Amino acid sequence: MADDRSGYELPLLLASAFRVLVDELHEELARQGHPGVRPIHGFALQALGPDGASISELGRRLGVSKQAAAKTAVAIEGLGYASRLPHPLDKRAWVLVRTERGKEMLRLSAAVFSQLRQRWAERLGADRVRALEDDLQVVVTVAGGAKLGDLPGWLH
Amino acid sequence: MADDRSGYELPLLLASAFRVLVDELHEELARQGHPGVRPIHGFALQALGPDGASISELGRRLGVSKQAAAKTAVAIEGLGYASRLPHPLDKRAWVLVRTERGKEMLRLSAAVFSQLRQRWAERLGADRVRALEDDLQVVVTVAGGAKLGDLPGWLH
DNA sequence: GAGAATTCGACAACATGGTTGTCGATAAAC
DNA sequence: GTTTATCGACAACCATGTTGTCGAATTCTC
Repeated sequence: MADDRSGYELPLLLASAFRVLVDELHEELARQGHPGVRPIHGFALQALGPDGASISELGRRLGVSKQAAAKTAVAIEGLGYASRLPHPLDKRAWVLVRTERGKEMLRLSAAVFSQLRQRWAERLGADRVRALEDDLQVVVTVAGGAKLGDLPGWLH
Repeated sequence: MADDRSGYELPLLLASAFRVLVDELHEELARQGHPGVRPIHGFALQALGPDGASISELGRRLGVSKQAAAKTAVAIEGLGYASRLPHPLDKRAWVLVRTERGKEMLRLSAAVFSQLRQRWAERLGADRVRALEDDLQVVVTVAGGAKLGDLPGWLH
């Protein structure tokens, strides 16, 4: 078990572990009153930040075109997680801001992720989880930082 | 740095690390004579196994419809990584098998992944990489095994 | 200030990669 | 042997991204 593994396993393990976390998050969200959320929604909601952002700005933050961002905006508005306000200075633009329900969903997501991390710590040991995070942080940083560019694409 | 992290970081680190590995693999593949390969192609080629498989069987192994599998089959045939032979017993079906070039690409991929893993080991320590793999293996197994179901979907 | 260049977000057209449904041909089950 | 299931192709559709264009509004430059 601790012996040398094929190089193939590492990427599969990383992808599977990611899937596990995201799937468990969304199962729990669905259970707690947020059944329609897709990963991209939470991602976009986080990108809005506490102060909101214009559609174009959201697109830039997510690394997609403003047209794609506009569609995501419609989706999270429809679910009640964000709402569109007239921009106070720029009459062309909107400001997309988190609603109370949106903030609630982010809080819940954070809580669930913490819980899941806690479960990992109980099974693996808190030090091992920290080591895992630190090690991944190192290799990701060395490779030029988090490549979240088209993560949205993966997340549907 | 070793202090407690938010639960949010773990999934982002996993996804980023996966992206890093896959991107570096494909950069190297492109450099070594395989410029057109997409992650899904290697994945499908592996799914074929040494003995090949029918289109429908490939779809089942990849967790997609046979129509989607047929498209992938056309793609990897076009790139010269697989070829379609009449099924020896079933006149309805084809057997899709790896070509020499396909096998060569898989060998190269395995070599590159091993190299990348080696680089991680040099930076983090071989024991840490093994620990990382073992730990991920545990959490993935506990959660019901590798969820590669729609990994193909992510991989374009 | 006035005019030019840019940026906002909507709309249309298209690309890609998946889906389901149908179909003729062939196998397999009864 | 007749019925049922499976093979792979084709068509239609859906979802999610893209680029290009447009009118309106802002910002830059002189």
